[in-house]
Amino acid sequence: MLSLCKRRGFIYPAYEIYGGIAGLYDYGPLGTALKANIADLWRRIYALQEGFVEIDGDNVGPEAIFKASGHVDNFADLSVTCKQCGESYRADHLAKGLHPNPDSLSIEELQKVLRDNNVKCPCGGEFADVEEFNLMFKTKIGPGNGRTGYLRPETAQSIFVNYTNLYRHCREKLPFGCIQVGRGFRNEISPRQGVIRLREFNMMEAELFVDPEDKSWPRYNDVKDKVVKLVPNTDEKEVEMTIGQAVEDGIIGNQTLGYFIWVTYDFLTSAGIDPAKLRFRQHLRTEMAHYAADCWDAETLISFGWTEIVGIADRGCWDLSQHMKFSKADLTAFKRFDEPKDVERDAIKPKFGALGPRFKGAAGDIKKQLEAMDASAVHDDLVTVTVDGQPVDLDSTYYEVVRVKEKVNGVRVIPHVIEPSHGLDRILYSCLEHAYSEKEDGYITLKLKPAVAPIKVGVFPLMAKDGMEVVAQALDKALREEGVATYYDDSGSIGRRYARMDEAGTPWCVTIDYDTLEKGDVTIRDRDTSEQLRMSADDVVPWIKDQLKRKLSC
RNA sequence: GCAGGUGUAAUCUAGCGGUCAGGAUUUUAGCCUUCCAAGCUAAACACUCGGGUUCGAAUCCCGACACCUGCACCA
Repeated sequence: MLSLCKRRGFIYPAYEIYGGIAGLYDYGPLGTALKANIADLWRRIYALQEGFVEIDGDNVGPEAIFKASGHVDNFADLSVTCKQCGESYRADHLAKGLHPNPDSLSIEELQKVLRDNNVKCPCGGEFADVEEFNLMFKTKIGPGNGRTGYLRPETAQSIFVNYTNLYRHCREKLPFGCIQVGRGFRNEISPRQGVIRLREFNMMEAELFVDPEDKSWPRYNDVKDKVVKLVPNTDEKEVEMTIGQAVEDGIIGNQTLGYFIWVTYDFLTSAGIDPAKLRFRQHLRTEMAHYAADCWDAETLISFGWTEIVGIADRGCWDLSQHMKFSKADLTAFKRFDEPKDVERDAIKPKFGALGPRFKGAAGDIKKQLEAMDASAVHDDLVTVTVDGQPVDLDSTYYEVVRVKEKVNGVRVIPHVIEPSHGLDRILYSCLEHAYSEKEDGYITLKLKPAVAPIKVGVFPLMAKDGMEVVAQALDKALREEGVATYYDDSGSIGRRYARMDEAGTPWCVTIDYDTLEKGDVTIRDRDTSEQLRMSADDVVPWIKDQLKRKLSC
């Protein structure tokens, strides 16, 4: 498989002439086209069918956003490995009790603490040196001691930090969605398995911002009878059931998750993933990220076993809350009531006659604080406000409780995020494996779906003489003018040319023969059946275009 | 990162201390050829890298890098 990838120009190991680097691969000419076609198919579904907007964020970002997202802390552990049994331990955990505050120590200090106390592995073996396991690539932004920056480990954060802009762009209504195709970077400790675990990888992520109290989805009814293979975390057994049934039984958390499980199924199978080798596995409670309410992975069966290629997570309000906390920006949505409500409440009204003389300039701020409260904040006649960072208790000389009638038009909520996140490299590789077909005599055909195939049509004159090559070149040009990727070939025997196109995954080959010169018709050969269709040369362009058309499923 | 294995052209491989590193596939040019890797003629392309041992290293030794298999790691 990997030899075909290299031979035919799908995937090359990166920097090969310098010895190569593990976890980095380059896409060759066909691989690049295949990747672009898969991404394009994905956009057709998410942008055209679902109507989501798309952005393109930066790869490098300041430390603050990865502090907020949790990646700085979760991705950077100091650890040691036992030389004897190979077990790894968090170095700061081993230093507990030997130092008052082990997680504040640098690598060298921690090393010294462990050495001085002769800390050994439970198996009795010696530990190797303390190492930093930081899965993010660190860099400096700007010259000199510029700000610390990181290459993003996932693309999602670019969408979250743009939430306010996107919320306005999408006319301040929930639900809305934003997609992004881009790169993520993780300095994996030991990448293996070819393009399955990469240090630099391509992701296609969608972030859907939904009402926390209403996770229904407008077109849910269109998909609720669709059947998918699920592996729920309750008994970890494969079951086939409809989306509707799974949502009703509470196996899938909500309608939106269910809807996008189907959208994912539809996308993956359209891209060429074999439905028989595709399932959706629910994360175990222990496996789930701390913020996730529910999470389903699309897994395909490839030579490395069942492999996660898409994760569909209900991330709750975690991301936006974190960024609100760290950035102080307001990342909420305004939920307008159908009818404005008249609400009566006991409000706290400041008495400026007393506040002003005592607090001077701070009185304005206190007013704001008091207005944000209501009578329930009063305990024993006292209400607590913050002045210059210090809590101050105010008695009723400074305020009065009054009954007010207010018209409330809605409430502000932090939207919940549902995230279908796709590993583009893994999807591409799965498509290649599922398309790969080898006959007993070693004849290889890549049965890529026409939609994603790098080359759509091979154009051949039966022989490069008697004017056949002229007609073929004209047809080739006509196809390219319509945006169809072609490959013109007049070398060697016709069989060799077919074989070449079969290995490249080209779905159709058009051949110009002597009959074409007389009657104007050509043959179109189908890659998978090698059957030939005869049609007028003029019909080729519309026929191919019709074959490539994709209907929206919802 | 640890342990073991492997590294010869674009691909698959022969050679395992001693002529110019051999073959097959592929690719290119030409001839031939009326639809599925046909044939003929020519050509292009390799010992992963760096040290060492030796009169002489693709071959033996050491190190680096990459790949494979386990272990560990994998928001």
